[in-house]
Amino acid sequence: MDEMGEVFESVARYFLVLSEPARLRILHAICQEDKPVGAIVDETGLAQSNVSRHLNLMYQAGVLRRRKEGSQVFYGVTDSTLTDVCRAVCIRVSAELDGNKGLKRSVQELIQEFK
Amino acid sequence: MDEMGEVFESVARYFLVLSEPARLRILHAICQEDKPVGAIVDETGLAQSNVSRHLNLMYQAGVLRRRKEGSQVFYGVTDSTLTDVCRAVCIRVSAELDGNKGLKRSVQELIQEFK
DNA sequence: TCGACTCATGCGCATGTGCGCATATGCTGT
DNA sequence: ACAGCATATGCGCACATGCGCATGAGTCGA
Repeated sequence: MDEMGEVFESVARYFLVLSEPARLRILHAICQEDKPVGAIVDETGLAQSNVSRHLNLMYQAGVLRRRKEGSQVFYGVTDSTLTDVCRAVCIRVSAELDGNKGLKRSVQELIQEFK
Repeated sequence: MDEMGEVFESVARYFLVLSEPARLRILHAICQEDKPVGAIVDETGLAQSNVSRHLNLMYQAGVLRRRKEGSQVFYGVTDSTLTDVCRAVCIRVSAELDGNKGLKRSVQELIQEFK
């Protein structure tokens, strides 16, 4: 019966990947097309060391693919469930935050991008 | 442009709610019908103080409703997005964990229950 | 009013994790 | 071989969070 405990832990670990703003930024940057680390650093404004660590964490979690090309490493999203739930939660959050229309529109863009 | 930073933080906070096994246990216990704290404690096997804290956290996050009835307090899930993403991730995780058939079946049950 | 039950909360501890910083590793062209 | 760029990693710190334990606060019945 309490093999289900392990299931809960696996699911929790999955959500843990998505529970950091920095990782969401990164995912948003690469959910459309694979990109090398440097490009992700530029787009997100995060420090290179952190981007590298977050990417590795997500790769280990099995939601990213990694492809070496010369001296650079491209990362991309493999897990469609991931973008699905991101989109769903973005919609949910946008419903909560509509008092600010400008912000709401940016969320709408975000929703379209997460696919 | 970087009002989007706040959006990422909101989404991250949402996922943070789902990133703890204890909270997933609790959600699983009440996703079908509202229950008082005591019943949740019994079902989950968690300490009463922790259950109370987790419930309050989720209530503050806006995904649970609370209803006082005499000396007990009933909690229930209001957010359909929440159960949706839980189901989605359960399915995703079950695909990862199929080598153990017994465990996989328990996940299947879990998927049906999360709605 | 008093005791029993239900739930919430304050406190201290242990642990996990993100970050900045420096440095290591690896590839490329000269 | 060496310099230079791209990425990864070790280290230490600051901070957040879950838990156990004890206690507080609210409700109900005797």
